[in-house]
Amino acid sequence: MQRTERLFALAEYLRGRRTGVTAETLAERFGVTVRTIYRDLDTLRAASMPVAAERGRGGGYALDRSYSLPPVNFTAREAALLVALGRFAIDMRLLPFTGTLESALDKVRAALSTSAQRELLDRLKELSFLGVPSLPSKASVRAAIERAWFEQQPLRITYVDGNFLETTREVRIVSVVMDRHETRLDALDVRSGERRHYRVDRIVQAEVTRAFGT
Amino acid sequence: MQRTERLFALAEYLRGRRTGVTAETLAERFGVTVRTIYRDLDTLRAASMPVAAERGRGGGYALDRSYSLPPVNFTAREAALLVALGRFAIDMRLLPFTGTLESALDKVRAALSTSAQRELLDRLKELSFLGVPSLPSKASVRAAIERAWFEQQPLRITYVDGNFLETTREVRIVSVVMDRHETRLDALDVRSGERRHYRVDRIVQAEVTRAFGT
DNA sequence: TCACGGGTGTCAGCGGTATGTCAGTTATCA
DNA sequence: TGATAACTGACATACCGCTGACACCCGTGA
Repeated sequence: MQRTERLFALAEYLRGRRTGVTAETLAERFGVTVRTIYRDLDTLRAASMPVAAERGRGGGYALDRSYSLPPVNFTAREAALLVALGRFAIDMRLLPFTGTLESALDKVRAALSTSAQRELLDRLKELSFLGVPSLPSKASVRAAIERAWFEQQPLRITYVDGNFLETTREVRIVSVVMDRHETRLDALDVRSGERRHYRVDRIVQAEVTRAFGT
Repeated sequence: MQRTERLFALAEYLRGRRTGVTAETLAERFGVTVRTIYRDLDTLRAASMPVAAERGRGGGYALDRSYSLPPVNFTAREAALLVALGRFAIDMRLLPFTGTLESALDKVRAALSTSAQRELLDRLKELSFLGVPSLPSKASVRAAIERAWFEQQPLRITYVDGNFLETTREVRIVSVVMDRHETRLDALDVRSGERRHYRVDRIVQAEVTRAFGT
């Protein structure tokens, strides 16, 4: 497909540049009109590619440097399989990090948009996963854990133990353990140094301390 | 016969190409009109050959396997999560389609490893999944199932039932059911029309019949 | 000889996708 | 303020898969 090729080349081209490029330049470079370039850039943005635009004199397009993973191009099957697996993981609460996973799946799904591939997404419904879902936990708690884990920041949690005693403590996550029925934090208590497991479903509140990046 | 000869040549031609071909091009290539090409492609599809079509400008025909999508641009976190999830699915034998999944993960991992956030790959080891793996099955069987499922082709399986009786039959896969400990094929026996489940770990041999696509 | 059916060509039309054209609007900077 | 450049919407056009209808050719068998 001619267009897909150009999209990929466009992504590569933007990625390889440090300075901004005008749509005019891109149009000449790829042999299409400016309007098409705008549409292409819209498509890339729809696929969550971080293209930034500067208006006015000296402006142009550039990729946001902080998200500089090279683009991945899947085959339709690979993409479809990832969507199926991800959906399963979310349904079964396999991963506590549903937010990030969901956004990743959205991107993959967006790439699978043309007519021939919609049928493939339908066929995925024939892939059934069975199994016992893990215990539910609060979305806000999961989001905080996700951030703390990725950014390696301490976390303040309010925890209810087996005797229904509610305590608040600050911990550092050592690892996240996903078992069949529950997800646990293997964590170090900042104050006492004690290391133990905390069941995520028993954490009633969590917030990242030292909130740097929003 | 002239027609069947062309049919096989057509299949061969499509297989050898990576980019799409328009019916117009195929018509010139084989010295027939476009209408005949459409009829031929219908015939190939009826024989379960995975020919995919893209409409509109820049469209054309291609085989399913060589289908490429618009680029997907993950953040490092998303990529890391997908890799972790995929590795888990493979380890736990969650999906029988390890071939396709593995190649998808390779692409994600490759994108991640060229980025500044490569260390995320190491940190993934702190994400532990626990659980009882499902019963093992032969890689060759899984590969055949994967192909049969994606291409919707019949499958000839040699199956060992609960009484250690070995039978060979041809089935059409209706759906694939992934349960906790086992993966089953929900399939229709081509000859008898009987519908039942087959445990993948009990299939000792499997091959795709009507092998157009290899 | 004639009827029949499979394979093919011709044509018209439908629907979907990508691109171009054009006329604007908005934001930024010298 | 004027130049620059990102954006938007509307419309036209070319491209392309897909379907149905009909006519034609040709081999086969009654």
